[in-house]
Amino acid sequence: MAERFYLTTAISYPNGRPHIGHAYEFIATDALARFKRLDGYDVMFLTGTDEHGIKMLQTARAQGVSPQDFAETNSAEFERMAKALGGSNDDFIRTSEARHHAASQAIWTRMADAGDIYKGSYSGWYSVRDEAYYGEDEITLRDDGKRYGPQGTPVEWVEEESYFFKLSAFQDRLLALYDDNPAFIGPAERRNEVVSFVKAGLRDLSVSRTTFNWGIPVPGDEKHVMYVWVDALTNYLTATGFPGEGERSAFWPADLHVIGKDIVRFHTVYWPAFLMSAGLPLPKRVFAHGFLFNRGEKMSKSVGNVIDPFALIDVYGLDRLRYFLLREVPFGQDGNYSHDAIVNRTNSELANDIGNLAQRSLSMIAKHCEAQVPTPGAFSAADQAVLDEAHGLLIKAREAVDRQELHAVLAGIVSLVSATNRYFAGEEPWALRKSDPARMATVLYVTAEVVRRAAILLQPFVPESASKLLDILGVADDRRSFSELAPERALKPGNPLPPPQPIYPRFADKTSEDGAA
RNA sequence: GGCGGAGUAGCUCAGUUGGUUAGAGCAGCGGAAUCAUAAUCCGCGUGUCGGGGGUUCGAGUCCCUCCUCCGCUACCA
Repeated sequence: MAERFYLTTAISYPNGRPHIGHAYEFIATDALARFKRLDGYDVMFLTGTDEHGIKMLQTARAQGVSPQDFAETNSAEFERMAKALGGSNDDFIRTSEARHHAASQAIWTRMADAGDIYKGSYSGWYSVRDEAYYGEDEITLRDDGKRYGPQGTPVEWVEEESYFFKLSAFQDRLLALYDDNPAFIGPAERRNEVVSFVKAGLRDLSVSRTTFNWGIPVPGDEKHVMYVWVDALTNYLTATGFPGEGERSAFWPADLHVIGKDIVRFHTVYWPAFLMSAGLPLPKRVFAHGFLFNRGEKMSKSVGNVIDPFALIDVYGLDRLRYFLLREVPFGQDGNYSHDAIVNRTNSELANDIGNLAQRSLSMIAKHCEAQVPTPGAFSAADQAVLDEAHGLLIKAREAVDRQELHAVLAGIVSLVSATNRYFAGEEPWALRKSDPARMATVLYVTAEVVRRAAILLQPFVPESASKLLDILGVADDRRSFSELAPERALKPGNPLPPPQPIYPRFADKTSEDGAA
């Protein structure tokens, strides 16, 4: 029975349209999920939307619709984005769903039964926009007679009864967790920040509100709704069927939560504390990615805003976009994107390196080897070297994926393809065609076999085009998992091959010739 | 303010425990080749390795100091 692997994105707050940040996190997590599936794991990949809270309520009101309808409409956009991005998620959770209410109330009850929730009161200057309370000294009174918080957002005096979670009681257990499980937080820089935050001491956490009702009622005290993090974080549990027992129960604890670096604290401090209190197993790892910045360059002539993920797919195509995001930015660090960077990266590596290597070898095979996989002779040292490099890639890729270093996997593939282009040019099969046809067949065989292995490894990142690449290599649908990377599963001489066709065309930039203002 | 990280070729970055003429990719220049998607291959860098000081036979790599940038966090008026 296959080992299980459960991974999640953070759930998105749908009070606006999805943007490139949402797309980035989703694409990366999707690539990880696909990699694990191809590597033989029984994978569950979850994404969704976090629909409660006062901001949703206020935005809905401003638009004159009910929060339910507003959430429905906007969540649908996120789900549409997931599909447009080629998402392989096994579920799409919405926190307004009944199953999630049940799960949230169940974990709340467990935390309350454990004695970690108590009633108190909360008062102070509250900024709706920041979703935060500020101290008296952080507030400034401006000429307009209104008070503003340190972020320059308006604040109002709020005083309410609230339930608190005894976060302060978990300091030692959390520090022990980080200590015993160095891989719990990645990348390492984030881990250090969390540890120093927890070491500085923890305050109890306000976990309910009475000032609005767009949320999940607190069990036994329904004038309260759960506030933000108990509700939001619990989604990961909900999707496994919690609190019931079902087919998916065994997926908990999650193997990996992929999140943005802005919500590290909630996932690595609050969340494990909640779970400890509720007596539930903890996720294995939380990985925080960085942010993407637009260098302010014009993305296209029609400008519009190509930062809309749907528009980016329109302009560049899905796989080009996926490839760029996963290859250009070391996952975990901040990065930049621009039209030039996307075109440059994908033309250079997808079109010139990978696409062209496939085309130059397969078109020779089509013309000179009767459109079937050529029969190789004994391998020379040069043949063996590229084959070995291809073979060694899977192990390196696995190690990189376990650290979420997706860019490193792609760098390895590109490096292999580069070496193979050098090999191809050095062997000169076009010259061998007359001088030594048998040797030509060997060189073409080796090259096609390297392309096959590269294509199999490319699948998680560029699923659609990698699949086409495997099509023109005559690789059957059921021969595309990572177990097929073993040397004994190599291309079979004599196998018929379809006519080759370019898989990765260069991106033709129309911007300049249109000469827009 | 405290803690942490970073400042290396035009751009993005690698540089193990200090040791031969500091590297890669991209961009640029020159050449070869012509199987291929004007793609490929080969060659080409006098870079104050942020500034200054120090340790050492020898420092991008260690110590001190200063400057700049970033992250986390605290606080002040």
